[in-house]
Order: sequence, then C-alpha cells, then structure tokens
Amino acid sequence: MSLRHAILGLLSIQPMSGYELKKVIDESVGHFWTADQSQVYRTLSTLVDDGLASRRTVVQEDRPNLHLHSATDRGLAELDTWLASPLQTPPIREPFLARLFFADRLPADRIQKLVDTRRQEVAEQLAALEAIAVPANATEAGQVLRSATLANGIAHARAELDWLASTQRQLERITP
Amino acid sequence: MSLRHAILGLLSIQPMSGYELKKVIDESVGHFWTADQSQVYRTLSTLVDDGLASRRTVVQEDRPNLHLHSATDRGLAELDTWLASPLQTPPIREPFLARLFFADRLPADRIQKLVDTRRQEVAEQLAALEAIAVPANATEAGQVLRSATLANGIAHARAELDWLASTQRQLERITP
DNA sequence: CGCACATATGTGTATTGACATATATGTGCG
DNA sequence: CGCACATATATGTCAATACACATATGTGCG
Repeated sequence: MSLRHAILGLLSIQPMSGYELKKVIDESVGHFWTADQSQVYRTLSTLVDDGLASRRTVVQEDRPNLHLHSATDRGLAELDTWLASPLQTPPIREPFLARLFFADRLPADRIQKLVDTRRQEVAEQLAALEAIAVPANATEAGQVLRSATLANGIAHARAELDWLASTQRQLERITP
Repeated sequence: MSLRHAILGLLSIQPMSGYELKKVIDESVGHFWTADQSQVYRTLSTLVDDGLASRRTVVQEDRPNLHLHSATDRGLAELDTWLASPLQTPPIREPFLARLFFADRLPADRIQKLVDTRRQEVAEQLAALEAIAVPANATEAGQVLRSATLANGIAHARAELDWLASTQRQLERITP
C-alpha cells in the first residue's frame, strides 16, 4: 500500500481534508497516481489510528464540517523512511498490449481500428498533460521534481504515439 | 479481471497446463503482463467452471500428471468479444514518480542517487528486451503484432532513459 | 418546484491479487 | 546422504482496491 505514503506526502506539504485530498490527487498527481475516494478516507483513518496523521474538526456553518488532517512527526519520519527504502516495482499490466498481442484473431481493418482508437486516446492524454502549465526555469528542487513528473508523462505519451505510428505502418505493409 | 482473457488468448494459440502457462506468461508476455502462479491455477479453474476452457488429464509416469487446458468454442467467442470491447484504462500507479514528487525532502545527493538507481534499472530492463530476438521482416499479422508489443516496451524504456538524463541535468543545474 | 451539482464524510462488500504453504516425485550435484 | 531444483497442482488467507451506496446541506438553473 503506497497510497499511505502518497497521502502522507501530500499532507506534509499542506494539511488537508479527505475531500480536498481526493481533488488534489486527481488534479496534481493524477498523471502518475490515482485513488478511489472511499480508499482515501479509509487510508486517512488508518493513518490517524497509527499516529502518522492527526485529525482536527473544522466546524463550518453552511457546509458539512471538515476533518483537517496533518502529518505528525512520526508521519514525516515514516515518509522519509519510505523515500529512502528500495523501490518495489509494481506488476506490469498493459491491457492494450495484451489485446494487441492476440488481435490477429480479428480482421485486418479491425486491428487498424484498435490501433487508431488508441492513438486518439493517447493524443488526448498528451494534450491534457501539455495544457498543464509548468514554471519555465525552476530553481527550487521541489519545482524541478514536480515538473519532471509531468515531463515523464509527456515523454511516454509521445513515445507511445511514435510507436503507434510505426506499428500502423507495419500493419499497412502486410495488408496493402 | 483481464487475466481471464490473457489466459484464454494463450490457450487459443495452444493447449497448455497451468505450469506451462505460468512459464509462457513470464517469458513471452512478461513485458506487458504478469501473473501469480496461484492466480493462474485459480483462473483456469473458473474458466473450466464457466465452460470457456476444457480440462484433460494427461497421465505421466515420471512426473505429476498434467492438466492440459484448451479453449472451448465458447471460450474463443468470449475472447473475440473481449477483443472487440472498449478498452478500460487501468489505474495509473507509478511508484517511482510518486517518490520523485516528494523527494525534495531528501538532500540533493540522495535525490541524484534515486534517479541514478532508476537509470540503472531501466537500462537493465532495456537490455533484457533488446536481447529477445524478433523476426526482421514479419509477413504474418501475428508476428507483426507480437514484435510490436516488444517494440513498445523498448520504446518506453528508451523514452524513460532520455527523460532520466534530462531530469538529472536539471537537478545538476540547480545544485552546482 | 424539482434536479443536478458541489461540498463533505463515510460504510458495505465482492473481487483481485500477493504471498505463503502443502504435496508428490525425479534428477543432478557435492 | 542431503540438498537444491525442476516438474506439477492446489489451498489458505490477508491486504488493497473498485464500485455502489448512504447521509446531509447549500446553490444555481430551467
């Protein structure tokens, strides 16, 4: 469970409610990490139970009360331990490649369509990533790192598009 | 659960035992799909229960008996349905990027080390992928598709290496 | 007025999967 | 002789997650 650490990391930057966390995850780290809303709340609870985060209720009058969460000292220590620990590579699962691998069961035009649909999807993803503004000449480590994670997504999207184009050409070559 | 379909796909090419399937998954589709051994056996059982695969026991004298599995007609139909169904994009989870995002908590040399360790790992992965031989001028759709999935892994590994180099340069720029 | 949507927090539950473990036998190595 | 390793199948179990659902209130729109 690395969602624990992702949340701990976000809380180390700024105290947040579960609701806000979910939004931040979707918006600012969404290109490399996703989380279910219910999981965010449950993880926050275990974090508080384990003493890695603290919870403070903020009374609001015109909307439901907030549970504002902060990383505790132990939480920050745990975060640093995680940052220094060896990286466990996650299981690779690429549904599109899995499909493409068996796609010769389909007629040629259907294979082409598979590839083309994928091309459109990746093109949209790329456009979405490129639309996110990044500071041009970052001087702080945090800025550099955060724009680098974004650049990673862009680099892979472009690589995927190039590969798709090349695959498409190869497919056209065998079915003239 | 797409392991069902991955297994169904492999069985459509050739009847196999669970043991053999696990090996084939590790070796031939390992660069885009991984599976736990216990999960392979359990999935085979549900596949048989659902009538999508059939099981035949092959008695062997000097080793444990084989359970040879084949895709049934219904299994092949299910496979084709899956191939034609809209692709559900899996949740994105990139532990390395998650770490890098919060790595400004670490001293500069530790960040560099993080990036460098990653560079070595990806370089090894790339070498492993490049070592797999592929037919140069594929004429069959199946060959083209299968070498394309391999090419995909290579393309992404190279993109990752380029990005890592660029990130490293940026980090050096801010900590002279 | 009803409806959707944003704010905000949670529970219930089934599936998936990772990891450990059990069982049985043959081969090769030191 | 013991040990590791390959062949081969399978269960037990816990954690992580996805998806659905429940609850409560204010705002804006047609």
